[in-house]
Amino acid sequence: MNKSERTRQFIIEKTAPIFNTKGYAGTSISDIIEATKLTKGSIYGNFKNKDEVAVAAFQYNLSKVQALISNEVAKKVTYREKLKCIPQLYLDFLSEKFPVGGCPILNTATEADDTHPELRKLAKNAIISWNENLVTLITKGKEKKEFKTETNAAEKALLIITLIEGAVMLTKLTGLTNYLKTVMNSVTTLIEEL
Amino acid sequence: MNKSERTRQFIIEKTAPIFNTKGYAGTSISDIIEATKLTKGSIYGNFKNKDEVAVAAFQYNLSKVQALISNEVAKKVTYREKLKCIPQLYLDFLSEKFPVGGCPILNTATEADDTHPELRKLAKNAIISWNENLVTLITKGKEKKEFKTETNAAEKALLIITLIEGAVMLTKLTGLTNYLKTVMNSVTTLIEEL
Amino acid sequence: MNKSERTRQFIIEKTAPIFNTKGYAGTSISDIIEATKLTKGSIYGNFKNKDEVAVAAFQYNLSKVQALISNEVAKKVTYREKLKCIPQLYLDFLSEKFPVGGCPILNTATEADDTHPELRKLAKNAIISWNENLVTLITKGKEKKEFKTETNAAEKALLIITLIEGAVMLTKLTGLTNYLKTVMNSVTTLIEEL
Amino acid sequence: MNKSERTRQFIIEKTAPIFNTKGYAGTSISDIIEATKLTKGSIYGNFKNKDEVAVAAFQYNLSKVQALISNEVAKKVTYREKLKCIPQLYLDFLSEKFPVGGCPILNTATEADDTHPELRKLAKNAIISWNENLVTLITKGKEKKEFKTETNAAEKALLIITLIEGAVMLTKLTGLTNYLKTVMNSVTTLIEEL
DNA sequence: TATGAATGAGTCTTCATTCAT
DNA sequence: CATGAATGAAGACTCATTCAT
Repeated sequence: MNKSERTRQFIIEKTAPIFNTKGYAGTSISDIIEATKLTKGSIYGNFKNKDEVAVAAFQYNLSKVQALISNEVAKKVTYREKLKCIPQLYLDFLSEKFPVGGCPILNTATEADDTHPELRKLAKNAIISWNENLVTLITKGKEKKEFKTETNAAEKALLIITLIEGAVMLTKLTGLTNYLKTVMNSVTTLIEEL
Repeated sequence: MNKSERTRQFIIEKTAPIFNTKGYAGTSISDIIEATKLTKGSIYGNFKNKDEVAVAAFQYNLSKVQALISNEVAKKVTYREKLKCIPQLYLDFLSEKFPVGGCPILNTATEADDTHPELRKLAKNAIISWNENLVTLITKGKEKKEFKTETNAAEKALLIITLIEGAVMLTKLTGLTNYLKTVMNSVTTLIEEL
Repeated sequence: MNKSERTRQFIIEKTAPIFNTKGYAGTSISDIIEATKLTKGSIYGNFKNKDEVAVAAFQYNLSKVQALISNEVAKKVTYREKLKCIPQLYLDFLSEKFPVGGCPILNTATEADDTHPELRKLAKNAIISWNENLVTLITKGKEKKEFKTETNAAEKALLIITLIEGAVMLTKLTGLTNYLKTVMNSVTTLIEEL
Repeated sequence: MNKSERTRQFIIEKTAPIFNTKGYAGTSISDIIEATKLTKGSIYGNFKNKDEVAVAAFQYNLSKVQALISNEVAKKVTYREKLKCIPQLYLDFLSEKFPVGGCPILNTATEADDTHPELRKLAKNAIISWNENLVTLITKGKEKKEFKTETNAAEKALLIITLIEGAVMLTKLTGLTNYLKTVMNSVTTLIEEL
């Protein structure tokens, strides 16, 4: 990794928590400068503009969550266990295992509509790809006879994601971690009944 | 309603769709002026600042949804029917029955964190109060022997809200109304099994 | 003239010499602020952007020259005298009778090509209209039998303008006012031979 | 020519058309980098700063025009023919025979006043020296009895230059090549009457 | 009370130049 | 010599709010 790449990476790492907390529009170049202790010119020497920093930061945050989940999933043997570890992880979505600011998909999804189409597209793709992964896990579980044959993979995958993202949102809004626990328990139950 | 109150109300009605679409930070005083065709001084004569307009607009949007739901709920006789009409309503959350911009709770909940604490508090209270209403409906349904005695009212109420808000969010993000239909179906099924 | 119009006019008058001296690109918003002692917001409250100030300033400078010339032309009786006063006026193009910075058409014409198309169009129109005016003067002089019938009005008009603008340019570049005198004398001679 | 000199020359050749088109202020170091495909350090290794590149580019463009003219002039035998080929050349001032961007003297002369004194001085000297050359040609023509003895060499030389540069300017501004033709014809006539 | 001109801190971005490697 | 990352002043423009009229 050469100097440029290191600086780029440094900016991304320092910046990712801010974008994930304050959003794209809410994060200013000044915020970026303060977080990195670099100069304006240095930021613009390494990124074309604020958009590009935001996109890189989002991807950094996203890959952090994805790595966290897929690592945990990979450790488990059965498909039921693989699925069940996901709500378990999200129970801690404010811990340091997660990107600071919580779920980057949720945070990006909910920026004012036309603010940043590219970022929204990335969030959309992340949701769709996450959904596909869950469908695959459920389908394989059915093939392995772990899950019932009548289980509707697409429906259950969507329910899991909806409950997780919905719960994260309500928990962030209300500060009531009890909400999170209750819903993640329901997700776990849902998975046990697949 | 005197002149001042009428102007205030006029501003709120013209402004509410904009705040619900563009968000608090994304809505400028210029937007308000353009929407109302009033002057800057007139806005500031009737509201202390942008915050106050935003709060009033949120409350207007919120009460519109609440009225929509409670009207529909009031029409139904059984508690199961009362509950079931809620996911049915949210199937049309982009129609003109809803405030322009969709669910104001969701939209406000997801503005960047520190932007506007007062608005967030209102959204939080709206969620909590909605939750309480659902708990009451389920509890009354249990008392009326419509629902099973073992039904956990708090859990089910929270699940309903989580699924609805989560689905609305994912649908807005992905543009896939199929997501909304699938999840609202699941909510209906959940209610039928209470 | 209301407050807004007065401020607008004030900005134009303070700004016109600067644009005519430094050019469009060379004049910064800071220059405008310093010249007017107004604030950034005040400038932008009265003009959409720098372009609009530049256009207004150009038109102000242009109309100043046009008024100067047409006043002088109007005083003369014969068409030959009318024409002859023009090179006489340009002999003093750096005096206070002229806009500070000299001929605005020349100054605007020669900004880097793609800097400001609208301004260039105005300068182009000013040249074309000036040319038409001269053609008219010469034609009328022919009709009045002041000028020879074989005089080519279009050609002579263009020569006059070319010599004047060319001489102004060379004089500004070299600082040699002798150039200006020599060429304006030739223009006068040319007019006497019409 | 050693490596350093070759690089310098390479930069000048690639850069000259840009400076002649966009002007000094309008040409950025980025433009230079893009045109040469060299690095920032390489530019600054071979030139002290942007000014130095601009000066070299101007001189390159200037010598190109001068060579073009003096080549053509040298081909002719009589002084009248020598002079007459100059307006003929300028009829094509946008063709590839000329430096890209047209007459470098004009282009440099008309940059905003205080932008670049050194460049302006070079342009001034170029005009003065061109003027002297024309005076010499006319004087020699008089000595050879080609031209009338009463011909005022200084005046006629200045008129020729003024008409040429004035016409080039008006043509660039208006896009009316007819202007150029008309004036160059007049220059030719003027020369025939020397 | 209403007006809308004025404020000035704040936004993102560009640029010529320097200097450690 | 060459590299290109870093610098930071300067660029145009926006915005919520105030206040004289």
